[in-house]
Amino acid sequence: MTIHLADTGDNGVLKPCTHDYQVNCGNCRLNSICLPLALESDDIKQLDDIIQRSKPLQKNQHLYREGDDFQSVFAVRSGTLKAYKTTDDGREQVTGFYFPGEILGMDGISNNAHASSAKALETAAICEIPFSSLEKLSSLMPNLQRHFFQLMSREITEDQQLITLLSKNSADERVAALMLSISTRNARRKLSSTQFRLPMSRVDIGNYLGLTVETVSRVFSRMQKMDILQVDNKEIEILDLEGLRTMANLGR
Amino acid sequence: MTIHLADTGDNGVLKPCTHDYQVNCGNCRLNSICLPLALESDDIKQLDDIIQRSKPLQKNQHLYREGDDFQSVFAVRSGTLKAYKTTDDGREQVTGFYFPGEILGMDGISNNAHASSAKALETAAICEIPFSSLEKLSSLMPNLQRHFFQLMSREITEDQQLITLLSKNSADERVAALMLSISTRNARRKLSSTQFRLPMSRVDIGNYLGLTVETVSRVFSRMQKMDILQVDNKEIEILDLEGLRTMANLGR
DNA sequence: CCTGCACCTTGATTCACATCAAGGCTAATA
DNA sequence: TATTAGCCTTGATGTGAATCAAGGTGCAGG
Repeated sequence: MTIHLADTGDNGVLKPCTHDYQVNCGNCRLNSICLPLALESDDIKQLDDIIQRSKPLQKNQHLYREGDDFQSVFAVRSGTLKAYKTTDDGREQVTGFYFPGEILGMDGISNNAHASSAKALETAAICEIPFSSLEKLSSLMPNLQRHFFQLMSREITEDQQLITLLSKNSADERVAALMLSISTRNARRKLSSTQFRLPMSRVDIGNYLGLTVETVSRVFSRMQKMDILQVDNKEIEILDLEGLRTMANLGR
Repeated sequence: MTIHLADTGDNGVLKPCTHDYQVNCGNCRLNSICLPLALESDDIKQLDDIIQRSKPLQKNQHLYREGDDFQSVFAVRSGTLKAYKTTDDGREQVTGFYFPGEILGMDGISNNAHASSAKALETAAICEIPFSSLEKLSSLMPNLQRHFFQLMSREITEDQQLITLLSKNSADERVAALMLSISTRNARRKLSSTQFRLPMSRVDIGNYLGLTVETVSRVFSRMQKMDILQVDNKEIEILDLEGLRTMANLGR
């Protein structure tokens, strides 16, 4: 069996790899929250056949870049990625963080080119789903079509949440809302909802929330002082979930 | 032939109407930019069969409200709508304006409930597209499936544009960007790209761009003084398109 | 025609966050 | 162990837009 060398360059190309890491959708522990959700096991097999798995992405490697030809959407199997756009004056707008079980790349469908870049915040394993195959399969499997429509719709509603957050909420509220979001997504994956390590830097958080690093840092300090959060660099412990919710001021 | 009375209440329900206003997708002048785009005339007929047209919406009437059961997506045939969410503390976040030929309601797919409300900014004619029929048709017509995926993807990229705008751009840049967006969308519909009447109030513009009314008003005054725009209440004339682009500072 | 109300404009003041500046911590590398 | 670079924190100052306040304009209804 041929073992390919790791993809050392950062050219956004995932080399196919004969070594399959013993993973398939049927046995993946994320299948209940990922694309296979709502599929029968026969259908999962078919989906599995079109999915390509490859060498893990190393920290800071790109999965794709803004403007790249759109061929596939991607599911995160492990690790975390950030999606971002670069403004013409060189600044960066982070549009999302993607945790295991989440799908990214759907913004490339409309123009057959990726509308944003995606890079790994830590070593990450990725499932690549060629879009043309997914389209064909969706025509045959109403549940899959439905689920993919729902995934795209979810991306829309999440973006709208972020729009509201950026437009209406204070720095405190924004950071609190992000912490709650990460907490909830951890719970979905059966991880602790109160203790976790942030995979992203303060700069990334700021770029996502429309704040400067300094402001993000000050908010964390404030939350620490109020005994809402225990912050040790990237290690976060939520001490007062109710207080955090109040601070986020999002209702719900 | 039965003529139904106008829907006087504002309960978000469109009453079907036997009077069909002589419109179908085949003869609609928007069909090249709307959902039928990329369909053969046979296929357009089938699409047309599932589309329901009804009494026009009057100004301020709702097409749907946040939390309503999701049944359909909607195409605007004439008039303008705004989509918005109400935050728990009662403020309003406008998430989009929809002009003729544009599709709205797709944010309701993910949860089978509308994630935002939509109301008419002026009298508006609407085509209702029941989603379950659209799903079935999409399975049969790959072009339609593809096009609908693209529409949803476009919604995502547009939301991401707005996110970037809110997070990185000044009040001047935001207002300039909106004027350019309206100008471009007018051009798509073969209307003047330099002279138009804004269908939305200053308050709506502010709620969309994350600014207060006062700030929006001041920006318009400033643009007028700089001879970039001629502003007479809601009547806008773009005097210096290049200047407006520079002010928007979006590259492209 | 006048009245009232919704919408828009302009000015004065305030404030939340950006910017500028400096120093500390951590981890990789010599 | 010392050195450096990246990341984070904290403080002092500045500023763009929010807020507060007042008045103007245009249209709908009596």
